[in-house]
Amino acid sequence: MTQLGKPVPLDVLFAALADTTRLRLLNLMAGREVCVCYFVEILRQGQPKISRHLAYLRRAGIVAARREGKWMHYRIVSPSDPAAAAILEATLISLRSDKQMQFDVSRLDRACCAPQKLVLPEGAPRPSVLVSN
Amino acid sequence: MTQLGKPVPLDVLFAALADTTRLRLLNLMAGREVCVCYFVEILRQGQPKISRHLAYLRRAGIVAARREGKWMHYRIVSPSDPAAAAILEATLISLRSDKQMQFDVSRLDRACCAPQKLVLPEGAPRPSVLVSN
DNA sequence: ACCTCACATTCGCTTAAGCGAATATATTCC
DNA sequence: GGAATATATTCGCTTAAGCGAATGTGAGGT
Repeated sequence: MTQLGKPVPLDVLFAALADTTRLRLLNLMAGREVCVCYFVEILRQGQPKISRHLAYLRRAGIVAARREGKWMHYRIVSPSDPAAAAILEATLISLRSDKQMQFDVSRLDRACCAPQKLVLPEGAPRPSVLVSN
Repeated sequence: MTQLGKPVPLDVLFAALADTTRLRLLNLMAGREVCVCYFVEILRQGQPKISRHLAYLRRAGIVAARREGKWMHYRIVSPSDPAAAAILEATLISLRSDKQMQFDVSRLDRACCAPQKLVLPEGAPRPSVLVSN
C-alpha cells in the first residue's frame, strides 16, 4: 500500500540513493526479502538508524514492508516509472562490484545458514528469495 | 585535468544528481557542449547559482570545462566506472521524457538559431554538438 | 492484564546544502 | 595599464539531513 504513490521525481530518487547506509540496505535486499534484525546485525549499526533509513527508502517508493508477527520484512519494489526502474537496476548491478557490498552479502548468506553464530533474536525469519519484484 | 580524479563512489554520484537545477544543467548538456551564458539565460537563475552547481558537477567528475577566451564551455564526461556511466546514461535518457526538460532544450535550440531573441552577450559561442564524450 | 520483544518515531543537537549579495579572478579590448 | 565582460568564489543566512538517546507502538506470550 505504500509502494504505489505518485511517480517519484528523479531528484527524490537520487536523494534516496545518495547515502552509503541506504545503498548497503538496498544491496542486501537485492533479490530477496530481508528482516530488519539482519540489517541491524550485519551493518553493525543502531536499530533506530536502520529503521530511519528504511523509512526513507519507503517514502521514496523504492522498498516495501511486510509485517509477519513481530518481524518486519523489507523488499525492493521496482518504481512504476520505467526510467527510474532502469536507474535502480543499474545501481544494484553496480553495487555488486563493490568490496564492502560483497562482504555484507556474504555475511547475510552466512547468517542464513548458521544464524546461531550471529547475535540474532531466536527464531528470526530467514531472508527469502523473491521471484519477481 | 579535473575529469579524471579517483573513481567517484556511487553515493557521491547520486548526491550530485539529487538536485533539480543540476539535472536541468545535465539535460541541456546531453550530446553537446554549452556555454555558461546559455545556462543562465535558459534556467532564468542567478549566475552565481549556476556556477556553483556546475562546480558541484565538476567535483563529482560528471562534467568537464573548457575555456575559450572569456567563455567557459561545459560538457558531460562519462565516468570511468562503467556502472556509474550506465547510471548517468539511464538518467539522461529518463530526463528526456520530462516536460520541463523538453522545454529547456527547445529554448536552447531556439537560442542557437536566433540568439538575438534572448538576452545573451554579443557574440556568445553557440552550443556545439559533441561526437563522443 | 501485563510483560517482553521487534521495530518505529520523536527529540535535541551538529553538520552540511542551497541561496542571494558581494567580491574576486581571468580574459579581451582600447 | 585600465575598463569591461564572463565566470568563479566567498560570506552570512536559512533549511534540511543524519545521528544517538529516549520514547512510542503493535504483536505474542504468560
